[in-house]
Amino acid sequence: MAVPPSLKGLQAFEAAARTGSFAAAAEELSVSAAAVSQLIRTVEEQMGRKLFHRVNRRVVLTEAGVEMLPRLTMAFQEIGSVARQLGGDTFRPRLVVSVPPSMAMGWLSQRLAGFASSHGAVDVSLRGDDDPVPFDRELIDIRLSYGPHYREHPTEDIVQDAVYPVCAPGLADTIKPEGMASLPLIHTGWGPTGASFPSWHNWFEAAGIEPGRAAQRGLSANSSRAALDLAISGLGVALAQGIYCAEALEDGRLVRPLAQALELRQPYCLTIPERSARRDVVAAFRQWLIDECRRAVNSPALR
Amino acid sequence: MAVPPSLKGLQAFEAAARTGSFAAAAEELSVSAAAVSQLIRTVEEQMGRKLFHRVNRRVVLTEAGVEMLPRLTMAFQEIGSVARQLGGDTFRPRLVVSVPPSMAMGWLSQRLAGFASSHGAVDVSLRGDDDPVPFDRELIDIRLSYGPHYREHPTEDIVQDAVYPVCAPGLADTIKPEGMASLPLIHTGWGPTGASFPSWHNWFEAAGIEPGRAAQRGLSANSSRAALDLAISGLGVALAQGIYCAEALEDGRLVRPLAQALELRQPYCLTIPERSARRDVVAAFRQWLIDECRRAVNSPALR
DNA sequence: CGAATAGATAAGTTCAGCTTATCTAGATTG
DNA sequence: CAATCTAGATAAGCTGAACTTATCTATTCG
Repeated sequence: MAVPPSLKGLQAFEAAARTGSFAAAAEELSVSAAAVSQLIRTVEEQMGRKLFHRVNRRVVLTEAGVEMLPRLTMAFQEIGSVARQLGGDTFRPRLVVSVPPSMAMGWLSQRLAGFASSHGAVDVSLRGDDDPVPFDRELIDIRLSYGPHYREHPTEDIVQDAVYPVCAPGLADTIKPEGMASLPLIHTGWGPTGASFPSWHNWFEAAGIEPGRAAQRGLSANSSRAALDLAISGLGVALAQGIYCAEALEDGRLVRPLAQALELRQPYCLTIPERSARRDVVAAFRQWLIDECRRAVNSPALR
Repeated sequence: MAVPPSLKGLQAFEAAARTGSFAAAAEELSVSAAAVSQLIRTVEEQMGRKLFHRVNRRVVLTEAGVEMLPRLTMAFQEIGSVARQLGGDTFRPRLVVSVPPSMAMGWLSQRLAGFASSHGAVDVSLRGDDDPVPFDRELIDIRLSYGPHYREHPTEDIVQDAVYPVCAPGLADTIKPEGMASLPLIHTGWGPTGASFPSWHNWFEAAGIEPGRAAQRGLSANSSRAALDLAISGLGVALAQGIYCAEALEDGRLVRPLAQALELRQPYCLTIPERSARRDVVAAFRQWLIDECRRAVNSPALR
């Protein structure tokens, strides 16, 4: 590339390639067809490479052209979207929040209304993702995960949680400490990330109870959230993270039949890439999220 | 936005915001500082919104400015990357291939050399992702998954696979059909997607054998790949997909102690978004991948 | 307190990008 | 099959967005 191509030239190429016609591109860009033709010719000269085959009165993308089209389309769409947001008379900041799927489903989505009402005028996009999330390819502003991944971005420990046996109040009456073995246990199949989350087996070990066959038997759920729902429905005893079950314990939908808890091996961590760190919305959300997490984990119901 | 902002103006803003100084941006864009100052002023007028606070002889981003910066940086980086690729004297197409993690680790990465050598000059980026992959946010050219997700993109069934009990040759000698219950089974914990993959329990059912407690016991692995490695090491009998174990069966590292197979409920599927479909590299890779998959699944060793 | 620096502004220049007009050649149609 | 239409290429010239230089201001810094 002797000289970098002009942005307008690339834009004209993108429009022409996408619509399949110089005339349509000219219409879209509000210029004459001749202008599009010249811009594209100039880009081709600058790049030293044809982007269209001129076949009679049609144009067909060359291989190089067809390769570049999707990437340019995405880039110009993004720029257009930025311009539209910036030009709107009411400017709403956007915030992309990524959390583990089980947290996106229940816990956080319920609380999000609270943030929205106290910090109005923010478009929050909540994503449930497993680690690792692609900070380099996507503009994620803030990521909550279990354990510190992402050494390359500023990461802070938020709070240390534990898991607690929980069940519906009705079921609790029938339990004696030694009687665990006779109760239906709810097993949680943690996602790919959660290899180090404790299982019932670990809990029995910590409690000093011989699990026998009980630690194997029972229902199982493929997410923390689903396990909690099963427990609330009275189908068994789940081993739930404090952050998830605190609310249900407070309002009595769940009780703790046994006091023995088991610390998680890792704290919850918050990662904010440098590029997002100085945004006001991000700072506000960070503080709000930390407070919410600590409040839930330090709930009196978990003491 | 009375009038859409000029691309050059946005580019000047991006450079100035990123570098933190108009002078540095001017340097980067090879223009005078005055030019940058004017371009940015024009954008601000067009948008009806300040992007920088002018504080003495410094500039500081406004909230609107800081919000927009990362998105513009990404977009212009992408455009720059396209221009560089286009301007290089040797043009190498790029291909982004997404497959389930277990396939990215072993099976496909081994074979990829074969594609590279027969279709030279292609930059293949191989990603291991769980479904769903974000076609709308990232430029994925081709996705191989188990079962049809992605109704919104053209998807084709490739081949119907099955799972087979496999183990190391040495271990096989000790097995009798009824003796399964006495052998160490290797359980595979499929990822979040794989809820419908068959388990040993399903296999026993299909084989008409009473599993007893055997279907519960044994080692477990959290990916097909890991389970296969355990089986090759002689640590037990794994239930492996044909596509993964065909090669090891052919060269004798594994054997099938029992003939009973179990069809998967879904075929492997290939999804190619419309934007990528007409690219030559994508078409070539599609055909190659289909052939490789069918060849593996229809291996004589699996009959 | 100079000297240096970063940005704003004014005035003038230039060339990228635009228009209009004309040309070509396949497609369409009566 | 000629007449017409359409999509793009090209030429010539115009215009204004983008640029430069020069000057001004305010601040920082040695």
